[in-house]
Amino acid sequence: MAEDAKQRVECAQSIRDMLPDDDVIYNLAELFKMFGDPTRAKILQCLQLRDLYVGEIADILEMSISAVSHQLRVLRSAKLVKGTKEGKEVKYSLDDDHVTKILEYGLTHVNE
Amino acid sequence: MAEDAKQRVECAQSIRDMLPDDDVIYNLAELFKMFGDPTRAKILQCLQLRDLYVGEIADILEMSISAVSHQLRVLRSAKLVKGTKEGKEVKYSLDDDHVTKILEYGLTHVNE
DNA sequence: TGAACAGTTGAAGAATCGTTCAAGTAATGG
DNA sequence: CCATTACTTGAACGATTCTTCAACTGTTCA
Repeated sequence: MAEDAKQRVECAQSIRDMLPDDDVIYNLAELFKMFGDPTRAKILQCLQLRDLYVGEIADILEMSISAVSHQLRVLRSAKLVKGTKEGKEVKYSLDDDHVTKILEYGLTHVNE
Repeated sequence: MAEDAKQRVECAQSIRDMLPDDDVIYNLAELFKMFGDPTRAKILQCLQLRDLYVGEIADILEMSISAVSHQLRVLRSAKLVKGTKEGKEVKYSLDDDHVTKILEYGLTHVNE
């Protein structure tokens, strides 16, 4: 019946209105995507322990410097880490208070 | 010098030892990946408001039932939602207390 | 029984992702 | 200066992801 369809559409609309704006959800997804790759998750966990040079991170993760640098660029663009040039080395550090708490929360979940 | 290299390796090892096990990090990344797609993030937010049938979710998100069903399968396999058959419909609900809190935390971050 | 409805599933294609490799920049030290 | 070290960058690749489409399984009810 046409009435049913109309009501269904209205109901859907009212729930849609309660959701955050599309760009908020998009940003939210972008944020979580950063934690959604094992390499990036590891990099962030390393940086929780202490600030590190690119080469150090590569040593810890046993990955190429290039691969690490690419991921650091992604994390930088998400404003989760920042790099500071020190001579010919670049020291990376967390750029966001939330990182630790989000990771922590995820970890307690994973560990049941 | 060989000593330098040895010490660098040992230092990397000691930090690596402080990180969670690889499979924990892998699971952590898998969890965050679930929130890292806008469609899935929206589905989870809908289900925070109330339990919903597949068709209702499709109406709310203005997506095909098939696309929604595929994502529900992914969320189900991650144990974040569960589906209960009711006649010919299937009602989905959140299957995890952490979901709300993780999303909430991400949202407060995104909103500065 | 069989038509209509609700949802699942598999294959396919485009898009995105993560790593590697090779080439580049920038700072340091001989 | 030139070589070396530390890192960045761009192109290329294979792998994964998300949606669409078509075919399918159940369930209801006429």
